[in-house]
Amino acid sequence: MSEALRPLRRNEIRQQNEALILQAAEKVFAEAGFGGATMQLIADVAGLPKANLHYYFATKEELYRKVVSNIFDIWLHAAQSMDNAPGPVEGIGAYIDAKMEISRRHPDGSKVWASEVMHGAPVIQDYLETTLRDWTAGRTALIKGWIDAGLMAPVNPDHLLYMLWAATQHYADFGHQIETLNGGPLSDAQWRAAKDSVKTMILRGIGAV
Amino acid sequence: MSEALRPLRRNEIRQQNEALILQAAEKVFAEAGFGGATMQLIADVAGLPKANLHYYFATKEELYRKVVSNIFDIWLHAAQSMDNAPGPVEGIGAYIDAKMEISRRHPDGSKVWASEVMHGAPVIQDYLETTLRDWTAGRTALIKGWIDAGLMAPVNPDHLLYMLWAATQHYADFGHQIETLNGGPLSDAQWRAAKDSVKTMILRGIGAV
DNA sequence: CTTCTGTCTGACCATATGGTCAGGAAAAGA
DNA sequence: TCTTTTCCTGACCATATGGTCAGACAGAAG
Repeated sequence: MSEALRPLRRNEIRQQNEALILQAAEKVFAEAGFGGATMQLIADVAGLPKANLHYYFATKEELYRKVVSNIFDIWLHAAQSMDNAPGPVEGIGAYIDAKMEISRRHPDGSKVWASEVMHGAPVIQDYLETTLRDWTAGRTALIKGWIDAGLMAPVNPDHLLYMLWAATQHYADFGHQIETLNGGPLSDAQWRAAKDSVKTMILRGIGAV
Repeated sequence: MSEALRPLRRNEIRQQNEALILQAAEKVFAEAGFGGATMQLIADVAGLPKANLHYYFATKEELYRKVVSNIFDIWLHAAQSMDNAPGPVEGIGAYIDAKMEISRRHPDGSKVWASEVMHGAPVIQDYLETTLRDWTAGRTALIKGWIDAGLMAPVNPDHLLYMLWAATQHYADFGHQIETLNGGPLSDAQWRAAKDSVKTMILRGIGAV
């Protein structure tokens, strides 16, 4: 008890409150969109006074920017699973696994990302034009190499990437629709089945050996 | 000239203005989300005074409801292309064609739909539980029939439907991201390539003969 | 022409929202 | 202990938003 009430160090306080706010913000932004989200609601979810939010994040847009940025980092990190793979079965298989896991563990983040892109990416346009573009170029080259090596069918690499993103993120972005049709949240077994289905269909779809 | 200025009949006026408002609303809702859209902006896009919007649609939510409902109708109509097909190659091929065409012609509608579902479907939950659920049940039965007839591999029908929705709607919902990576809007040829890629990968992915 | 009904809109209102700020509390440093 | 720095927050403000309404306007009906 006395331990729990121990006064926090300065940097602990800052770190803890920022994390609390970012977590609440991700949830609220995912549920209501940028325009529909209110600082008051984020404050309520975080359990802090609204003015305290503005102490850590000057504006709503700055807070939103940080939320989107965090998601982008997770997203890019998972993308590395595709590298250093001997072929498409391992590389794309691992990528699908990683992306499906993100859809399951960070559905709110995926929704915020989707919302941002759908609304014309007003905040992260520069990321799209630099980091994402570069990453995409590298991956299409990788896929082309696999095709030339006869490890998979000659599919268009760009459209393959789009399909990977679409199929995996769908389980987060449209999770509510899926849960409604399923009559409830997906069980562990159902998540495995989802992952297997996506992997099987896509790997067979690209003729990976 | 005199023809253009001919006074409009009552029902013509109503029909024309409602269409004008719905068109503007779809665009604004797609770009800003429900919360971010303002009646004033919709009015400006429609070229009408704000008060006139409230004459035809009592509340913002009623207008939004009508927009989403319209999209749902288009969506369901295209779904019929799957029926009366001798097998998955024709049925699913036609369905992909139809959905890709909707993504190209009605990207705003698709975005509004996606936004609505992502935010927990507050307006169309009943549609999900009735119409969509029934339609899905019918289509999974159809797919199972094709599997039993040996026309395609034994994939999970639900996850196949999710993949179809995800892959096709991605070109509308994430159109901005695709255009950024592509360095501009997709050309006619690129749209054909997209359609072909999706169709080829999925049909091969489900082992359709 | 007169009446009636549907169309239109500028002006207005209550409320909610993002953001500010002065001043208090508390930890860190000297 | 005293000073400084950081943290915290109730109260406040300017603005924007959804929605209302009285009254003008114009086809339709007789």
